[in-house]
Amino acid sequence: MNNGRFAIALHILTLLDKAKDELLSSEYLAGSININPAMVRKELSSLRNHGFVESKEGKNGGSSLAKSAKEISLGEVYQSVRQLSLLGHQKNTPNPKCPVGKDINEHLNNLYNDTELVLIEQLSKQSLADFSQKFK
Amino acid sequence: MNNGRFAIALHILTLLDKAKDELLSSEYLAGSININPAMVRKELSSLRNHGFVESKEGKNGGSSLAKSAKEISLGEVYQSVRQLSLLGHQKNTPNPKCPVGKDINEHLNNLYNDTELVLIEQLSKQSLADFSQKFK
DNA sequence: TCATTCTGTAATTATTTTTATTACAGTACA
DNA sequence: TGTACTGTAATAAAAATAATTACAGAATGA
Repeated sequence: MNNGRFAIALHILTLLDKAKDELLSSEYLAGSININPAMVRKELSSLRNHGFVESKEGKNGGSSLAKSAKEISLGEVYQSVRQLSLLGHQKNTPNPKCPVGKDINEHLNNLYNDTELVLIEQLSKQSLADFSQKFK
Repeated sequence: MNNGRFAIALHILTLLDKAKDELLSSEYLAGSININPAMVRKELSSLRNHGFVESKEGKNGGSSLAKSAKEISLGEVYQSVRQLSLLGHQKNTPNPKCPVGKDINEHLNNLYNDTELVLIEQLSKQSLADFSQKFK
């Protein structure tokens, strides 16, 4: 996983699942995660775009799951937060005159893609419901 | 993969494999990768500690593989560069008063560990020899 | 209707992590 | 003993992440 966003996203989703259909405010979510409400809203925006969450604006507003926790796999959550590819990625510009340097990015990309597929497959074995259920 | 070090490590190892038993200098390696020789030496130091590489100091010195490329799996290379765990990791300090916040780090760690095991398994299907052989 | 309590988003700043650079002592060779 | 390397540490620069601030807009209900 690239980044801390996965943890935040999963934390949010778990809280929403636990809250059933009650709407939770970004302030409340931020309090459990211990980060800034604006960060929560940013992540919620992404989760909304991916169809996991829906939010209601205005007074008494907040967010809730847009579908059953059983229908959200951790692989999908991973994919919603992933940027670039798994391994950090090609900011390298190897020497094109070197037979290895010339082609290494292509081969690395293939390797990363194959590996990431397996990772997603593994994460997808678990649904949000499975994860959430671990919390009493 | 956490970071760009994997790409650098694999690039170095591939070059060393291609060079057979010839010693390659950090300057030469840096030229193919297009990074600073000091960075190469730092990575070589780690690769040496993991038993993949051996280096000779002094004039006409340089590095070579310490064992056959067939005996080095990409999973091992990954493990040599990995720091912390796969997913970025627990700098979060969630609210201990929240039932979710209280336990989420533990559950995330379990998830990350399981996932990383599968990732390493996948990478280990390929040896350095397999990877190196892709380059003409 | 309008004060209140939310969200949505952008802009900015701060912090952390990563990468690059510089420097130089130590080693081996010829 | 000069030259060409490695090893390593210290420092600086750059990039990526995360935090903060700010404020317009939406929904509620007194």
